[in-house]
Amino acid sequence: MARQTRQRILDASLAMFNAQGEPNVTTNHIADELEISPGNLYYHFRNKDDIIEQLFARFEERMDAALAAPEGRLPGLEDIWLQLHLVFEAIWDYRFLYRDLVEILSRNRRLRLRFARILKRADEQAHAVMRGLSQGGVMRASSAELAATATNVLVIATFWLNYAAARGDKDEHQAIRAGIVQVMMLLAPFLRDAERLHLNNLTRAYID
Amino acid sequence: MARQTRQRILDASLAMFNAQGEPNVTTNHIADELEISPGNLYYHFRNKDDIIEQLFARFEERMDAALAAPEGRLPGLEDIWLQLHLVFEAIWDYRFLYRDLVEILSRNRRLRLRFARILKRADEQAHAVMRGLSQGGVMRASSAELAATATNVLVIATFWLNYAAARGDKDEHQAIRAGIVQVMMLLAPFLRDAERLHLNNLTRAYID
DNA sequence: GTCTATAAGTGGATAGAC
DNA sequence: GTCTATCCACTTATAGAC
Repeated sequence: MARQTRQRILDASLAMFNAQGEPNVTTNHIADELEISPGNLYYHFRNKDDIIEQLFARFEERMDAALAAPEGRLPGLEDIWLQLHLVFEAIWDYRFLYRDLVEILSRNRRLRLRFARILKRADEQAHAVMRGLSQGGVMRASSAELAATATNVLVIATFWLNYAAARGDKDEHQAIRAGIVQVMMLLAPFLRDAERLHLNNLTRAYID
Repeated sequence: MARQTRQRILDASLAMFNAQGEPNVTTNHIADELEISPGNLYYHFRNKDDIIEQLFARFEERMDAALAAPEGRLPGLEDIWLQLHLVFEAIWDYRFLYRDLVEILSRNRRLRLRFARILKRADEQAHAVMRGLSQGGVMRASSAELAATATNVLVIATFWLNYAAARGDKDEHQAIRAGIVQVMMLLAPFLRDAERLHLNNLTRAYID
């Protein structure tokens, strides 16, 4: 049963952090929600930060999987679409991390380093995908443009949900699709005419 | 002297919020820093949120000024450069708002509406500038691309400092220049060859 | 493993004297 | 306008019984 309670705490914490924001959820709230005592919670975790670290480890796994280069062949536009889905859904499932990213990272040196590592991997993957598109003759960009675009892809992916919230978007699930479109549109102007037009039409259909 | 103390509280709050993050600065900390009593602070402000609202009003003025269309003539690339400076410096001076944007907005309906208004103005201004470039023949983009790019400009500008912090950048001042470059590079692929090349070279010089 | 009880501290906020 | 004193609510975290 030890394992069970531990997992239940992690699951409830994740749900409550995502719903109410990590700063607004105390260890007591979590214990209340699960109808266990605060003492019990502290038997399983040293403190709130310990819970966050365990959730981060789960998230890290998800991201590492999503960022893995999918195949041996050159990636096409459809592969990117799929990979962006995996990334945005991982972010969505652990969106509390992103909502208060700077605050959470400022409190914990280990998480800071691990998050920087994820960003580094994402940057490399973005570069690899765009190099693939270039080699496939689908995309054309200077090396400075490619590097800048990779960075912009990361920023949009990282903060899109926050932007949607700040803008006051109602339908949060719709925000994921809109975010993917935004990232794709970063690539649009570098594409060959046929693909560029195709993307312009596709995105319109995707949002409605 | 009333006015003096009130202003001193606002100034100290801004400095401390920016340095330590708004959630980590209490009304007691502010009073301590100014060597006044907590009671005195509460004579001048109803509560912490009241202080934040007053600071937001200052920020709003700065942004409104920065987002004003500068002249009667069509804007060129240099105008954009200047305007981005004004915007990024306003954000820098009130960066505590952006560090915990979602959390701060979630607590205060009025700020939520006012921030959404700023975003709307920024979006309109981004559109106007890019329309100017298009009319001047410097830029070429479909209407879907233009809209997507305007949105991406806003996201990068809004969250660039957070991204720099998450990435672990040391020199925060340098981050402003890098942010401006990132936004400019969003426009690069839409530019006429001459300007596009010019920008590629310019940005390299700007970062070093 | 889980609970009860509680210590120790923090933050927001107010009353009333000066 | 400003200070002292203080209250209340809440949070983290631990000790010790079961």
